[in-house]
Amino acid sequence: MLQYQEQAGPVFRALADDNRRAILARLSEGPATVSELAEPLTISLAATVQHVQSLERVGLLTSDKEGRSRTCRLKPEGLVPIEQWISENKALWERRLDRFSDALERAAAKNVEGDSS
Amino acid sequence: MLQYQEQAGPVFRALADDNRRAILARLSEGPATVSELAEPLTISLAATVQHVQSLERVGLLTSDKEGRSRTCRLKPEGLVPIEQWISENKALWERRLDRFSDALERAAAKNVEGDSS
DNA sequence: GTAATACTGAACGGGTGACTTGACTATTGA
DNA sequence: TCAATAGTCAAGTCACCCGTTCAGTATTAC
Repeated sequence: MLQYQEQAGPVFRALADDNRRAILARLSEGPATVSELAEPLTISLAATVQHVQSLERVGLLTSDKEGRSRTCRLKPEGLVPIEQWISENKALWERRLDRFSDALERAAAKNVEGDSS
Repeated sequence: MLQYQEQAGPVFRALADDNRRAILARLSEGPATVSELAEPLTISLAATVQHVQSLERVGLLTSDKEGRSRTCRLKPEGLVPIEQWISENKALWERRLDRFSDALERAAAKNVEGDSS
């Protein structure tokens, strides 16, 4: 149930690129062909194909050829690895902050060997 | 409220690296010095410093010098940009899937302009 | 003071990722 | 059939990222 997290790295990397996030944003309005995805971007069609392929590799979209064009669709499950990573970590991080600021906590640890003020 | 999303790219990029995620994981157990962060990693101390700096640039941790060592702490707010991006997109993506499969939807769109075969 | 520790900065090298161009295939429309 | 469309593949370029080493600074220990 947690092992999806192992794939978080590649998904984070895929989402780090502006054009790829733009492609996903466009697809959130509905399926689109590669040409339609490329149209608003400032890059070539070939470059767009490469982005589509990399998004497909990490599971963020699927595509299939219909005639001479390829239709792409979002794959929401692709977000699972990073959702898990975030929820897992956020919980841990905030638990730490809840029992006082880390700064105080650390200072306290130092003063243990000393004594109280 | 949503403008944090503009910083999602750099945060995604920061989280794409294994060593940087390892550093954050270590920090989720409590503050640590740069040396302590470097210890379990297979890279040099200098490389670790660079990772710490890049994590600090995107707001995922803070650090301050105490004597000759630098203590690092998590900064949970750093996750906000990508949390927003994810929640925003996940909602859109699934809304699409809810009202029928995208494939059917697309087929329907085609038949509107064309008419029946 | 001297030496060890803990970083910091700069310079450099290898590898990868993003993009281009150009040649090619498959499909579709006239 | 011919031409345009839509995508794919293969190089190749360029920049950036990750890591290194080495020299330098500041702090701490002896």
